[in-house]
Amino acid sequence: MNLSSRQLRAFVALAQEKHFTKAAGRCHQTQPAFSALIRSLEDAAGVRLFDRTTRRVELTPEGHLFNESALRLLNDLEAVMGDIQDHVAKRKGSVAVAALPSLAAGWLPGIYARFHEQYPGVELHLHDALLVPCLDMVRLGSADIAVAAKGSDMSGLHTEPLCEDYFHLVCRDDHPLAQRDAVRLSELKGNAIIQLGKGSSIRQSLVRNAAFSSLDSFLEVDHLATVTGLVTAGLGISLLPSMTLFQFQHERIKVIPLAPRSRIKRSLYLIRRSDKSLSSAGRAFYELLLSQRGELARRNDFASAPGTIQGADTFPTFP
Amino acid sequence: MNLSSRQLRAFVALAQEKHFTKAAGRCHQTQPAFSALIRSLEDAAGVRLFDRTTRRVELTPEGHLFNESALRLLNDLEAVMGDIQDHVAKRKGSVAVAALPSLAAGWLPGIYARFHEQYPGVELHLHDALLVPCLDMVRLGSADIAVAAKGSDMSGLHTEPLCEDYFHLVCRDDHPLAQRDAVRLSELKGNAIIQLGKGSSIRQSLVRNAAFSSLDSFLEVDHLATVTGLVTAGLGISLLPSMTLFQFQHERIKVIPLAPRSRIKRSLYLIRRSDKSLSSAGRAFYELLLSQRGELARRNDFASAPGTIQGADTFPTFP
DNA sequence: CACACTTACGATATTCGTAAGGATT
DNA sequence: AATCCTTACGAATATCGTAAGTGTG
Repeated sequence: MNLSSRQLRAFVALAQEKHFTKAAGRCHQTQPAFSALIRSLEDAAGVRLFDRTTRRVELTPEGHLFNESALRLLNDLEAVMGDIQDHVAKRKGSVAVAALPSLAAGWLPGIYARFHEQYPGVELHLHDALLVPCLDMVRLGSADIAVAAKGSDMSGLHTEPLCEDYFHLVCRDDHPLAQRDAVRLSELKGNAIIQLGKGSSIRQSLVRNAAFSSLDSFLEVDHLATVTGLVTAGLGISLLPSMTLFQFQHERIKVIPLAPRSRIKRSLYLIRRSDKSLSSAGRAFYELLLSQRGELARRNDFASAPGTIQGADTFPTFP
Repeated sequence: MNLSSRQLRAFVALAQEKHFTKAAGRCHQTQPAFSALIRSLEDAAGVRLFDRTTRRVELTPEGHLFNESALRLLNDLEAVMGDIQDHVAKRKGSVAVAALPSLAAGWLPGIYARFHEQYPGVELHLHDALLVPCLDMVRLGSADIAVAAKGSDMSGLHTEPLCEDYFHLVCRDDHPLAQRDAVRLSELKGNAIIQLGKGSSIRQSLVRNAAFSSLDSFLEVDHLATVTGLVTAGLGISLLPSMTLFQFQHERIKVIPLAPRSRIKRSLYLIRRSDKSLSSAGRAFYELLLSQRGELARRNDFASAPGTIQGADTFPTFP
């Protein structure tokens, strides 16, 4: 047994209009086609639903019975379809992103603001987490997208290159190298290096670099804000990728790019599950992130020039 | 936008099986036809509802959303259709009959018992009322069928002859005519006639008869049971149609048919609204009543022979 | 290479709209 | 005579099943 929503709509129209020709018009059909539609519904039900006396159309007892439910069924159906369409049109939905702390604090808020402005109905979730938790969240489904580096195990995940994040020297203005335009890694020998914890993707990018491993590190902290404090206090220097530099806009702190030969970078990716497609809102967010790739590269260049570092405050903020 | 229940069923099947070929089999279709059905649903929704990776079928986020409602929608729809079919099959429903008091007490209970045995799910209502209220109830819709005589205004009502109800003399065993096989109306002259009230169809059938109007009536009562008492007390005689005679099975009361030349009858009809069709259960009841026409005629004959009057107790009674 | 979904395509069913028919007021 | 629903029928559309195509493990 089959039954179409058009039959339901035809029934409801006729039950209200009590007039085949008018109801047919409301359904954008000719009257005979409409008549056949009603008959097909009656055949499916196994009873006449309307008494037609050429001059008057009335519901039969079974028609009344059906009428009590038909409108509800139709509204239910249209509510469900409408809900889907709302999600497709991104008037509803939710996107959860897991991002490395540096990105969550620096770059993403602006993206969020832009996305929220365009799709105010979409709920947004932002989890800042270290690399491994980021990947785990995507794998478990508690995040749709991760913005992070690559981990050791990328199985089941789809990665798409986002940008390269170049490391810079961060030191106090009275440091011997503070006035340089660029420094080589070898020049840092003997300096106390302030490092991030082992879970950090920044730390992991650094240890993969042979030249760096020859340097001394004596301090290990968990958060970038702590690095700011330590450097300002003159306890040491640090090497940090450009995406973090917006946090170091302190008058006594200098940021100096590494010389081309000494360049260290970490590669950042958009990461999602390879076996699960994104929701409409998720896909939109993903593509918004991708569309920012070019701008991100420019942003990194600017970061190299002292005084023109762009931070979160250059983007509109959440209300 | 159109959407069929078959699409819903296909979706639900695929969401559960997660396998096109199996789900197609469950829907009694070939796999390509099933595939097209799913695609048509996705086109209607405007999104992919399933991720098909050749080796695994999974719901997309929008598919999950739809899945939460699809089963409910389908069950709702099938419940409504099932309800209709229950009514068509007379597993559910209700019939309200308005009948003259004599019929409501005498003949109908047996019909009700038979109907209830065959269709135990159908609710039955029986209103005993005088002629005019009977017709009014049908007109107003509070009764589906009336079993009654014709009233003065039959507009909007459809009538179908049911039976002729012949009048008999009812008197006490010591009445001069008590031992006769038949009596003529003229022989009743001078007797005190016990009458029913003006609203009664029995009274109305009598007053239309010229021969009767020449007789004296001095007592008017509302209920047949009262007539029994009055006749037994020797206060008078009465003329009553055969359908009422089951109430006069008293050892001192004699029932005597009128002679052919003096025959008075009232015609009884099945009455329903002419502009409104009956429900399935109502139609079944109506036809059960009609099918009893022949038996009713026989019943009237028996009633004429003293000692073989059939009353309600010859039919099965309600549990 | 075997399994599983998609595409291609001819055949069948449905549905549509126009035109004619029948019934009621 | 006018209105309104039904029937008739050829045309357009949709759906189906078979068979070939594609892609993945």
